[in-house]
Parts: sequence; C-alpha cells; structure tokens
Amino acid sequence: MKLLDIAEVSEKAGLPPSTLRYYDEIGLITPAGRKGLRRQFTPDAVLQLALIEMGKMAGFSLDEIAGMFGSDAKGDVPREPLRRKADELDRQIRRMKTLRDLLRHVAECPAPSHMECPTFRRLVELDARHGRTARSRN
Amino acid sequence: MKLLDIAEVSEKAGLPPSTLRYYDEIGLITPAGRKGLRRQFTPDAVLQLALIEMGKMAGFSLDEIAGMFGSDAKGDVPREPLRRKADELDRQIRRMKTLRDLLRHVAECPAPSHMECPTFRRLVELDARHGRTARSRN
DNA sequence: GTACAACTTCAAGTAAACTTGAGGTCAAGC
DNA sequence: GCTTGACCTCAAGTTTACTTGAAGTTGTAC
Repeated sequence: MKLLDIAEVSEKAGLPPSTLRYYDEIGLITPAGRKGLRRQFTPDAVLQLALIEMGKMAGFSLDEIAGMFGSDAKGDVPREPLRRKADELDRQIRRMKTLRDLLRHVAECPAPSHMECPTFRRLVELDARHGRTARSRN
Repeated sequence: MKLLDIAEVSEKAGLPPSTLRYYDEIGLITPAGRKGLRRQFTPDAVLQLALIEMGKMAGFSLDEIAGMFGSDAKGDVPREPLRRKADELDRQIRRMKTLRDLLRHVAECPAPSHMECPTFRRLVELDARHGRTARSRN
C-alpha cells in the first residue's frame, strides 16, 4: 500500500501540516508509520480527515469526534450514543433551517428593524420553543 | 414597557448572568437602561438571545452574529452578505444530513471497521466532494 | 434606617483548538 | 558525501467565549 507523507495529506485534506501533527498528538489520527522522523499516512487518512471536518462543522468537539469514530480498534463503538447524536443532529438541522429562513427573510424584509417584523419574531419564537431541549455548543 | 432585570432574562434565556454581562461588554446586546448600577432589559432581549443562540449553534462567531443582526440602528444591514450566509447554511445543512446518515449507518452496520464498509466510504467521499467549497469552522 | 441579597466592576483564569518559532534531524538529489 | 529543504519536537503564544473571585454598591423588605 502506497503511503503519503504529511505534505500530500495536508494538501488533499486542505489542512495545514501543523493541524495534522496536532491531531496525531491528541490521538485523533495515527500515521501508518515513520520514514526516519517523518510521518507516513495511508490514503484513508484523507477520508478520515474529511470525516473529522464534518464532525467539527456539526459542532462536535475533537473529543466527541474521537469517541464516535476513534475506537475503531475495539470494533465496538456503542450504538445507542450514536443514535442519540444522530437525533441531536436532526434537531440542529431544524434550527439551522429556521436560521436560514430568518436570514433570507431579513435580506428581503422592508421592516425598519427585525424585531418589529412579525414574521421575524414568529420564526425566532418558534425556534425558542423547539430549541429548548437541543444542545448548545460551548 | 415593563423591564426585566438580569436574573429574569438569564432565567428565560437559559444563560448565566455572567454571559449576559459579557455580551453587553462586547456590544452584542444592550440593556434598555440601568436602575442604579443594575442592568434593565426589555422583554425583546430574550428573543435576541434566542437568535444569538441559533447563530452560535450554526457555528457563527459572536462577531459574525453581531454583523448579521447587530447594526439594527442603521436599519441597513447589507443584504447580499446575508444571502451568502443563507446559502452557506444550506451547504452546511446538506453536510450535516450526511453526517447524520453516517452516524445512523455506523450504529447499524456490522462491518468490523467503518473504513472497510463501502456504504460508509461512499458517504464520506460524497461529502468530501461537495464540502470543498463550504466554510469550515475555526 | 438598616440589613442583606442581588447586583456591580475589573482583573485574572480557563478550555479548546490550533499556530508559531527556535533549534534539531534526515532522505534525496547532485 | 554533502547540501538542502522538508520534515521533526517541544514550549510558548493566540483567539474565542466565557467564568471566577475579590471588593464595592444599592434596591427592597423589614
């Protein structure tokens, strides 16, 4: 299997080498080996990094991401937490759709101030009610 | 108009008073006035905070959020950037749906390692292609 | 009119996720 | 076999978004 060095992975994943070293340091990714001091990665590392980016984009911490896909070795990621994360994502997607609609509305709405626009208020209030149970990032 | 003191707003918004003070300090929210030293807020502050939470959840920085809804006074938030943010949100929503599907799949899939599962790989690769142009959080 | 709980300010501390820089190592091409 | 550029390590610095704590102030209830 052909191995890639850090610069190639960095390039393909669109992340600086310093980030890859950091991820290695915290155990989020693991080089397949070393050539001298230099890290060598399998091509799958690029895929793994795409996965990590996805997790970050969804607001998960690197720790959480490690928990989801990291314990590959054991073969047994607990399923129930994963389902809960998926449900959480569904709620988050709902809220993001509301925010998207809000932004589009504000871009169109002639009201002097958003807070005076009933459509705007309705959307925020709707979210406030449904968002109660959803996770907030910190 | 009846004003709320910081504890009431904190309670209704589900945020600690220290956070409200911090948001005030950075100009993200503005108390309607003071009673002695004490901040007094309009009921709308609660709505505004819900809006801020939504923005945070979508991965916007407090600065970006201020830019979206903050310059209320001027009455003229530039529309084009807002539309672009909305489009960005659409892409993000697409990726989050992929991640959600991935999580659900991993919770079900009997493959010994995700990376060996072709369904898994296909989903990640699909995202990697589409995610290229999308914003990454930092 | 005094007690006190709830507010206030301001400086410093914290956590996550990196980046930067100094000083060292080494594989590859000439 | 030597240069060189790309890698390495490790410590310290950076940014964002807060929290904490000490020391002071004040509206409200008694």
